[in-house]
Order: sequence, then structure tokens, then C-alpha cells
Amino acid sequence: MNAPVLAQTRCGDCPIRHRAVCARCNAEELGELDAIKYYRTYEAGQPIIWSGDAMNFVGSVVSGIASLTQTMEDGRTQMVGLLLPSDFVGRPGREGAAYDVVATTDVVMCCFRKKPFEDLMERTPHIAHRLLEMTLDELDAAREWMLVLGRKTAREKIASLLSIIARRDASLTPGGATNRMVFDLPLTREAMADYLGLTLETVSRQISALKRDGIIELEGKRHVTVPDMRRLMEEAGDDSDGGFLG
Amino acid sequence: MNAPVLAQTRCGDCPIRHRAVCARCNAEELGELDAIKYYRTYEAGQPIIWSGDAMNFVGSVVSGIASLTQTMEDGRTQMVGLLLPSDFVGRPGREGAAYDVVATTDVVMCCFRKKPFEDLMERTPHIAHRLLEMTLDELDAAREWMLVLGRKTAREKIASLLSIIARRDASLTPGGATNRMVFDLPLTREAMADYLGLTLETVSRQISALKRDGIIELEGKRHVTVPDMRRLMEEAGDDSDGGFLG
DNA sequence: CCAGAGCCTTGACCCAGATCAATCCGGACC
DNA sequence: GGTCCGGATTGATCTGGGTCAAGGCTCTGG
Repeated sequence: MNAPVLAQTRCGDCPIRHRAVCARCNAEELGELDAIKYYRTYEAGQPIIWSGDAMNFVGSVVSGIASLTQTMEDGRTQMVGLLLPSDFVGRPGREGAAYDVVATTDVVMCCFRKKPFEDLMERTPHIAHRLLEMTLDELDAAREWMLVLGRKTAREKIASLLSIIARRDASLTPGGATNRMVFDLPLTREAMADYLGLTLETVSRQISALKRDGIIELEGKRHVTVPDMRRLMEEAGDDSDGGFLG
Repeated sequence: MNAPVLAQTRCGDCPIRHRAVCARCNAEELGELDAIKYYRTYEAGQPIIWSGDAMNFVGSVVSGIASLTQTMEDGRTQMVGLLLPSDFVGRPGREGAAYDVVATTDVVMCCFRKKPFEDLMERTPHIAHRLLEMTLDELDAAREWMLVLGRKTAREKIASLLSIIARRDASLTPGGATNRMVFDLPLTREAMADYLGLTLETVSRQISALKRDGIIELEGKRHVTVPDMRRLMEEAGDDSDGGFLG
């Protein structure tokens, strides 16, 4: 099932043009990247990296969904990042991993061996530049999320998560954002709870409530239709549409 | 009162060697930095930048404390970053500010005009490199904080904040970290509440509780003595000491 | 076809932390 | 000295979301 993806996924002609490093590379740099890259697949539920492990690669997600999580010794866990296709993983210049990375669905990663990648980065300023931009984006997303975790109600949290997933989904789909959105939830209720700082029961109840109130429609447990994104974003308590439309 | 600081603060001989850009610059680069830098002071409570405003500078905090906050239209606010001396402010390559930046105490900033700074960054790879490192640090801190916001109890949140402040304080003080720590809280109870996703009443109650239990001692409302950092960090629920000691 | 496993939903109850309200304390200013 | 004012504390009460528990779907495998 992954085979066709692997076969056609080449850095110079990447189906998703992973934002990480390819977007602005010229042919020569792409050649260098090609020389140090390799693909790996992980099955749903499989760990990609454990927090604290030495990490000898960086890379980006080609397909599937992975998550960054942090766990306290008594088992409380908090998801601190959601990695969708084109997202970058790894910390150039850092020794170990800071968080657990787990494949939430089946995942294909495009990896670069770390040392050569860092060398290339040294010689190629725009790669460092691009990486800085991406890291700033992630920082913004993390800070946005701090507001969700610290100040939003359970209902607002669910609405925020749904609208973020819808938004990211739209950005990957040619055709993009419309007022009516249809997508599949890539997360279990438990994973959503870990992301939102809630329990899975509360997640379930709030999803039922949003359904009852006509904000979303559900087909099965995962397939979501949002008849009116504006209403969903109101529920999320966002003061703007986050650039989602227009 | 700020005068002496201003007088002696020169990039090449900065009292705090602000981590931002100086640490690895050679004489020539320092000269270029000197040419585009200027100092600004802000009084406690004064806004430094409003979210969405155009931002024509980057810089670092020389003295005092500033905070990054996000506010929802109904007034709920969440602090998303605490800027202590040597911390960097600004997003090279970005247009506007993403958050409100407010001076929590009187603040002195060392600013660089943005355009020339970006040009310099273009020509000087190690500055971009340094900035990437710093942004990765901030991202780690933000993600660490997501665990605090999402999964910790009020008491653990307070203990986490106190130990972070103690830790940062120690790193600025020659002599550094010991098991007994003494410092001043740079934040009001309300600001602490905004950082922690709590109300100021809960903050007050939990501080009283930690005092009652002998985890901390208070002199006045702001001066804190931690007789045993290990106990405080236990209360914070951290699985490690965060590299604080040893 | 049934059994079992995973995941999800729903109900009943409880408690940590929010909310509302009454002081208190310490500095600034008259 | 007294008054004012902006924190901070403490108490009383309420409630959103956690906890515990009982099923319900749906897919897999026998």
C-alpha cells in the first residue's frame, strides 16, 4: 500500500513538495539532498522516536499523521504537536529528541541523515533560513495552542481542534477552503483528549453536543461534515477566522 | 536609574552578553550591529508592541521583564511567553507582531532596526544559525508549558512557575544554582494567573498552601525563599530536575 | 453465526478550581 | 497622622469537567 508512494516520491519531484527543504532548492542542492535521504514507513501506533533517544536524522512527513507527546511519570500525557504531511521533524544542532514521536496513522517519512544534513545546511544559507521560518511557524502554533489549553472551555477546545484540522486539510487539498467542509478525523477520541488537555469522555460528550446543535454532522465516528465553517469558528472563540477564508 | 545601564551597555561589551546576536560575533560584525542598534526604555505596564502592529525592529531585553500575551475578545487572556534579560524579541522575516508584548517591570531593550538586521543576517550565516537555536529553545519552552497548562493541577502549576523563575534567575546570577534559592517574584498574582491559566484567587491560595507546607517561605508578597529546590520540583511533578542542579 | 477486542457513548456522582464578596496590607500622597 | 488605592488574602458557594461504571457499535477471527 505504501509501495506506490515510495516509488514516485523523489525529492526533486515530490508529490507534496515537502516544505521542509525542497521548496527553494536548486538542482544541485536537490542532488545533494537526494544523496543523503531515505524513506521509512511506520505502522499506526508505532513509536518513531522516544524522548531522550539520540536522534540521527531529521526529515519530513510524506503521508500519514504523527504526534509529539510528553508524558508525566504518573501517566498523564499531553500532545504538544501534530505532524501532518509536509511537516518537519527534528532539531538540527540538537543531540537528543525532546519528545516522544508516535505514528498515529501509518506514516511515511522522508529522512535525511543528520550530520550530512547539518553540513549541507552550513553551506546553504537558505536552508537554515527556511528552517528558521518553519520553526517560527511552529512556535506560533504552539503559542496559539497555549491559549486553547489555558483559557478555553471544553466545547471551545473541540471546536478549535476541528477547525484546525479542517484548515490544514484544506491547505493540502487543491480546491482549498470553502464554507462547507468535509474531512476525516485522523485521531481517536483519546488522542484528541491528549491534545486538548481533556478526558476522552468529555471529548465524546462535546462532540455529541456540537452534533446535537447542528454545528457538525457525523457519519460513523470519524467522518465529519461542517455545514458552516463560520459557525464552527465562532464556537472556537477565535476572534478572527485565522485566514481560513478570503 | 536606567542611565548607568545605558551608558555602559555596548554591544561589544554587553553586561549580559545578550545571547541574541552578540555571543559569537567577531569585531567587524559587532561594529555593524552597533551601527543599527539603539536602546529604548519602557515603564512597567507600558505596551511595547500590540499584536498585529507592524514591527520595524527586533532586539533583546537588557533589563526588566516583559511578557507576551494573547487576549480573546471577551477578555480572557493567556500569557504565552515571559521575556527575561537576554531574551530575544521579534520575528525576522515576518511582517507584523503576533502577540501583545507588555513591559511587566521597567524594561530596557536593545533594538536593531529590522531591515538592516535582516540584511546582516543574510550575509552572516551564524547569526541565522544562532537565531534558529534560540527559536528552537523557545519552542521547547512553549511545549514544556503546554504540559503544564493541559495536565497539571493548580499546585503543580505554581510550583512549576516558581521553579522556572528560580532556574532562570540562577542562570543570570554568577554563583548559579544551589539547593536553597532566594529570589523576587517579578509578576503580580494576576500575571501569574494569566501565565498559568488560573484565576488570581487560586494562585493566591496555592501560594499560601505551599507556604503553609514549608515548601517556600515568603517575606512580603514578592520575596521568596525556597529552602529545598528538590522538594519544590517534586511538587511541580517534573520527572527530572530540568538540569537545574548537577 | 458468535465471541472478543477496540473504540465510543452515556449516565450518575464528585471535586478542583471558578466566581462572588468581604477584608487586609503597604505604600504614596495630602 | 489619615486617606486612598492597587494588590493580595480568605471565605462561601457554585459548576464544568473529571471519575467511575455500564453498555453500545463495528470489525476480526474462529
